[in-house]
Amino acid sequence: MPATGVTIRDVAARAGVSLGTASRVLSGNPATSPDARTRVTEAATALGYRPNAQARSLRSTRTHVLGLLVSDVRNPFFADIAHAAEQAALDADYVSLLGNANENVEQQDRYIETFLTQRVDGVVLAPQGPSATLEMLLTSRMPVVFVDRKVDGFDVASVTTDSRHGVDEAVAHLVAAGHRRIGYIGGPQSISTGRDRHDAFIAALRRHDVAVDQELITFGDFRLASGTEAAERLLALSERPTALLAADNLMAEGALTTIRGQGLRVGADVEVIAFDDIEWFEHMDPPISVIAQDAGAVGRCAVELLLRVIAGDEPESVVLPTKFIDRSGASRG
Amino acid sequence: MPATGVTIRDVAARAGVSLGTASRVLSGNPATSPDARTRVTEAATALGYRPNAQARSLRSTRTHVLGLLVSDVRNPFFADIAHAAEQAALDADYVSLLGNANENVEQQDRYIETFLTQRVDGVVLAPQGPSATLEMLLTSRMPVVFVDRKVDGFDVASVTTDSRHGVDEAVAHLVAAGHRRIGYIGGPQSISTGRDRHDAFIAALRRHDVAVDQELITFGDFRLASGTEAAERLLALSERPTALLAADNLMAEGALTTIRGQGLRVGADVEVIAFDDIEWFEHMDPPISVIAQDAGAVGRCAVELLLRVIAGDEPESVVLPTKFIDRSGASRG
DNA sequence: TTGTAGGCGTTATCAG
DNA sequence: CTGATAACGCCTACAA
Repeated sequence: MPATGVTIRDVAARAGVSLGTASRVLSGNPATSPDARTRVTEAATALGYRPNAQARSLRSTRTHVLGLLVSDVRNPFFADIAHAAEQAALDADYVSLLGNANENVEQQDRYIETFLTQRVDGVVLAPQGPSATLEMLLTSRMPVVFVDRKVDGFDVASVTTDSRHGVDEAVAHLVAAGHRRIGYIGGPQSISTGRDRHDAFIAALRRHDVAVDQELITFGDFRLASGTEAAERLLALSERPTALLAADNLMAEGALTTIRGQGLRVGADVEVIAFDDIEWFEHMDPPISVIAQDAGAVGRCAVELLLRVIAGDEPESVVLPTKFIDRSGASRG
Repeated sequence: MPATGVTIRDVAARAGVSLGTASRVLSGNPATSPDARTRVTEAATALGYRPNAQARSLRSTRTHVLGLLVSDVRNPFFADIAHAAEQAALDADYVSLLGNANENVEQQDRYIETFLTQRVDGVVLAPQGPSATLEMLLTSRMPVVFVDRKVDGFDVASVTTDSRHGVDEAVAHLVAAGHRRIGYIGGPQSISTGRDRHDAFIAALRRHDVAVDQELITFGDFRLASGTEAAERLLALSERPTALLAADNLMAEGALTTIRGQGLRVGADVEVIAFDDIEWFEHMDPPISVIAQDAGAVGRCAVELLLRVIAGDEPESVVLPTKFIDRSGASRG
C-alpha cells in the first residue's frame, strides 16, 4: 500500500461514490450517509490514501506550517526555544520549518523569502537585525512574532524577558559578597537583548552604589570566541575584576575557559555569573550561578501568540521574568 | 507591496504578456525574448510577486522540503546534526521541517504521517524503533536516510559511526593508566547505537585482557537521569570502578553529577569518558575525555545521501569513524 | 444526501 | 518565441 500517487478520485472510485462524496467524508463534512462514510473510509485505508497537503492548502490558503527562525540551534538557549515551539506547534496541528540564521542577516533574509514562498501560516523569528526583507515581511500581512529580541521601530508582538530583575539580584549578590570590580561581557548593542542587559547592569551597579568603570565593560557578539577574548582583556587589567557577568551562555563558556586557562579558579579567584540557565551550568564544577530565563516558556508562548495573530487577534507582547539562581554555595562537592 | 495575493497572472497582465510567457521568464526558461524578460521581471518586482510553492509543487510533485526527525534538539548531539543537515539542505535549495520525536515512537509516527501528507521530498530520520508506520514509510517510495541509528530488518541507506575504533582507544588509554575496573553506562539495547557501543566495549575489554565483569555493565536510556542512576549503582559497588564510560553525552553528564555529588573528584578519583564530543566537555574542569564523532559531518552526509536517493541513486550507507580524544593531561589548569 | 463543475496558482504541452 | 489550454489534487458551491 504505497502512500503516494493515490488520490481522492481513487478512493471515490473504489468506494463506488463520487469524488465530492469522498471528499466530504474525508474532511468530516456531516452531510454524508453512514453508508458512504464506511465505504469511503474503508477504501481510503485500503488504498493507504493520504491527503495532499499542497493541494489542500492551495484551496484553503492555509498550510498548517509555521516558520521558526532562530540564530543557531546549537546554542542551547535556542535549542530550548526551538524544541518548545515545535512541540507547541505540534499540539496545535502545525509543523515547523526550522531555519538557522547563524547570527547573519543575509541568511535571515533568505529564510524570510523562503517562508513567504512556502506560504507558511506564520513566523516565529529571533531577528538578527533590521533589513529591507524583514521590513517587507512585516508589511506583508504575514503573522509574525519576535522571540528573544525585538527590532526598534517594528511594531510586532514579541516574547522577551526582562533582564532587570535577574541582573539586579545577581549584582546584589556579588556586592553582598564583597565584589566591587565586576567585569561585564555584553552582547552586541545592535541587538535589543544586548542593550537591555547592558542597561540593566549599569542600573544595578548604580542602585548598589558601585562605581561604573568603563574599562570593566566589554562587548562580544554572543558567541563563544568573543567571550574568551573579552575575558582575556578583563583579566589583563592592572586591577583585575573579581567577578564576571556574561550576557549569554556561550560567552560565559568562553570566559570560563579563559579563567581556567590562566590558572585561576572559578568561584575562588573569579566569580562567574552567566545569562541563560543552560543545563550544563548546573552540572559543572563548581556549578555556575545564572540569571535564568525559561527558554521553554519563551518558545511555547511565542507559538501561542502567533496562533492568536493567525486567528486575527492582536495580542499584547509578553515579557517573561528572569531570576538569579545562586549556586555559589554548592561549590566543589 | 504586499507579498501575498499577487499571482503570476497579475504579473503577466502588468507586463502585457500572456500567463505562459510570464511563467517561462520567471522559471528561467531560455525560450523567452529579452524584451519579455525585462518586462516580466520588472513587473514581478514592482508587484512584489512571490511564487506560490504550494501551487508549484502541486504541478511538479516536488516540494523542495525535507523532513528532519531527530530525538530531541536539546541534545547537543542532535542539535549539531540538525544544524548541519539544515545548512546542507539550504545549500541545495531545500528547507527542513523539524520534528522532535522525544525518544518516543508515537511522536515519530505522528511526524512520519505528517511528512507524508506534506509530501516532503525526503526524510532524514533518527529512528526511535520499529513501528508499522515506519515500515509503511519505507515501502512508500519516500526517500529516507537513517542517521545515527539503524533499525534491524530495514534496508535503508544510513549514516552511522563505527564505535569500535574510538572505544578501543579509550579502553586502551584507561588500561594503560592502570584501570582494571571500568564501569559502563550503556544505552538501550533496542537501539542499534546502544548495542554497537556495548559490543565494542566488551570487545575492547577482551582485546586488552581485562576481565568482563557483568556487575560493571549498566544500561540507561540515553537520557540524563538514567546516567545519574547508573553511576549511583556503579559507585555503590563494594569494589568501586575507577573509571566510567558512558554511551552518550547526556548519561555522562548525569554520571558527572553523581560523582561530584558523592564528593569524588572527576579524574583523580573516578576517570570519566563520554561518547559525543560536546563543546561543553572541552570546557569543563577538568575537561572530559571523549569518544568523538563528528555530528556535523553526520548531518551533512545524511542530507547528501538523501539528495542522491531523491535523484534516483542507491547510495551506499556511510560509516564515519570515531576517535578517542584524551583530555586527562589537561586537568586543573 | 449526492454528483458535477469550477477554480486555487503553476507548469507544460501544443499549435501558431 | 508566444499564447491558449489542460492538468496537478482538493474543496465547495450549486443542482439534482
